[in-house]
Amino acid sequence: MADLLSVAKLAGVSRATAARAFSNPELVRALTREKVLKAAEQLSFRPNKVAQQLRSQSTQMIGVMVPSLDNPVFAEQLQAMEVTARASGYSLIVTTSEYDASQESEIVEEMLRQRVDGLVLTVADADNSAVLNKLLYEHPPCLLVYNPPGQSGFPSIGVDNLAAGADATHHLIEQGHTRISMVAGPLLQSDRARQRYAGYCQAMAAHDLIPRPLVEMPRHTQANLACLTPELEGEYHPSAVICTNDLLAISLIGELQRAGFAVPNDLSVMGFDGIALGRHLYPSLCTIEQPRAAIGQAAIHTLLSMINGEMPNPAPLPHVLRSGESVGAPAITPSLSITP
Amino acid sequence: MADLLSVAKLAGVSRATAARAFSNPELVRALTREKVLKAAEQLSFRPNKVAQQLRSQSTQMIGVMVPSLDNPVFAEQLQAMEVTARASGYSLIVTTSEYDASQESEIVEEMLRQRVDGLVLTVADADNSAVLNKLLYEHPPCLLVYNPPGQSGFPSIGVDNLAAGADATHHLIEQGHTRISMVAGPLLQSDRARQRYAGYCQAMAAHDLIPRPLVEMPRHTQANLACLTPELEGEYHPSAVICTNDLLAISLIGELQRAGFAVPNDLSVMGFDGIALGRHLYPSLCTIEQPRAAIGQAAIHTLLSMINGEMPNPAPLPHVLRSGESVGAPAITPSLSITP
DNA sequence: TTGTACGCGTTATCAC
DNA sequence: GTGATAACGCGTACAA
Repeated sequence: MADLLSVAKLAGVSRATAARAFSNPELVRALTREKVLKAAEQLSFRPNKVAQQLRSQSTQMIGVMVPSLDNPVFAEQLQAMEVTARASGYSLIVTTSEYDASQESEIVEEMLRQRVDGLVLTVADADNSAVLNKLLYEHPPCLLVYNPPGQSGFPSIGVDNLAAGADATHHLIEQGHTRISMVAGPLLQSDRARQRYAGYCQAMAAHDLIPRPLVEMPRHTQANLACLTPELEGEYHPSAVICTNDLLAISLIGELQRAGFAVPNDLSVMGFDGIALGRHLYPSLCTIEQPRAAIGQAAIHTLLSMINGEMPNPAPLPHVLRSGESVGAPAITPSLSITP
Repeated sequence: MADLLSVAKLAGVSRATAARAFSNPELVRALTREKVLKAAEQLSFRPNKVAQQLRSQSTQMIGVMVPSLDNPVFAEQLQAMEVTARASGYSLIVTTSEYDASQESEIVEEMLRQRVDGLVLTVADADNSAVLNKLLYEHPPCLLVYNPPGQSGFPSIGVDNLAAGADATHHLIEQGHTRISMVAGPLLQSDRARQRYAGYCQAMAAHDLIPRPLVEMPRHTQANLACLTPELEGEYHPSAVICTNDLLAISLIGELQRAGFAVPNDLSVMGFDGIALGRHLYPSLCTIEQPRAAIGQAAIHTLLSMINGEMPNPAPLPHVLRSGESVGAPAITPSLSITP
């Protein structure tokens, strides 16, 4: 591929002049500039970013690591980040960690070797993360997304998961539910799920209701009805459940319906995240909507400010309760009908 | 960040020796190597990929462009590509085009400036694409995904959309359907949808059934029932519809149910793509499953072979019909009940 | 086995 | 306005 020197030769100028014709066009005489540009065109010259990066010590690249792209939450957030970053002249190197700590480390190491200008990470557990501990010793601009801003020492973009979990619970209580359970994927892997559960417990307690132990599913994004059956058929038999993410909720609704349960009549189901699809299902999914596009945008803007040497302390972004047909009033039970 | 020279100084060797300790460890005496590695450790030296790239004229980076990450099809494929690429030592620069031709051009240009070793693209319309035409004049390794291998001049990874469209139609015909319509997003934007429609037409004709004009929805991934109502209430009133992608099908099912239609009793609905979620809905989605993971893997492997100078001509990957509860036998109509 | 020296393509600092 | 030249960090042919 043609380089600047060949362009300069063809244009009959020095390499410095050719370079200036691109980077500081006003410093070069119009006629000369024309010659250079024409020569570049003829040779189909394309500036070499790698050389620019080496020279300028800045890659204009951002390293992104998400747990998985199979979950629309991350995919939709990534979409927003990509658009925002490109609008600011940055490119994204994208990786997936599968919530695996050793992969997290390798990925970040590789990105640092690539000399990304900054990192946007979603780690499994921010308060207990080998990668983050390592990163604390270096000082690359680094930002967390979705991970609650705990002791990690890094700024974080996302909603207030505790408040959101509480809001979801309040919503169900307002609808008249008193027996509410919570369903999650493999617990230990996600700090968000823990916070949402804490919010649930808090809201239950605030209404003098006793929170139930978390019901854990073996997979993050696929419900297993058998895990919930003991709870449903037990003495507690909840009238509503909250899932820690939408995919879990949607697949749970499917499993319930297939097993002959009516949603929401037999059981109300809430999701969490607010993926786009939820609106279009029947019943539509009642959920806590995270502003994914705003999160993606804020992540890039915040990171860019960090790259510029600032030390932002971003506030949590507002979540919104999206009502939906998957939640209704609880069926009248004998005990309730006795006490009007 | 420490560079090789400072490592070499600390180790008391020349820069060349330090470099060799990393790139060709066997060329350096064990003791010397130890010294270098220890010095590198002390200085927390991290090899500079940018310099390596400039020097080696190879970035080990692949440029990926997909229309959107809001559609799980692309997100799930990207997930597979990322894992496969990283396993081969490659990184992914990921971009989204929104099916916008001018963005497609800018994105590819930027990636070429970045000197990616190859490109994996999914364009709006491969047979009529400004980007692809431009790329024909250059010779970067470039591979299409999902786009049918037409006159574009580039190898393509994906299923045989025509055969798949026909298979979907056959499946419905086997179930006893004779009045089948097809629903798509904005037609002109997607060459895949056109091929699938062609397959539908072919299969209909093969059974002496008259194909219907395509029903177009205003959005790719969100059904608008109003667009289908004329068809449903018209003289043809299909007993089954095929959607050109799963999100369209899923949201259509939701809209139908909300409007009081039973699926599949009043109308059978087939999807296309086979996103993971479809299995877990109720009714589960009957669909043509594209092997997304295999497509992602094959894309990377094929591109790497192209980077190595080969000129592969990848065969279409096999699609699979995934049966599901969203398709059933057609309701008995008067005309049918008369002719046993 | 190790050191010297050059080049990858660019930008920036000097002179002219 | 323009041209020569030195970095940026690394790999490697060649010499020692």
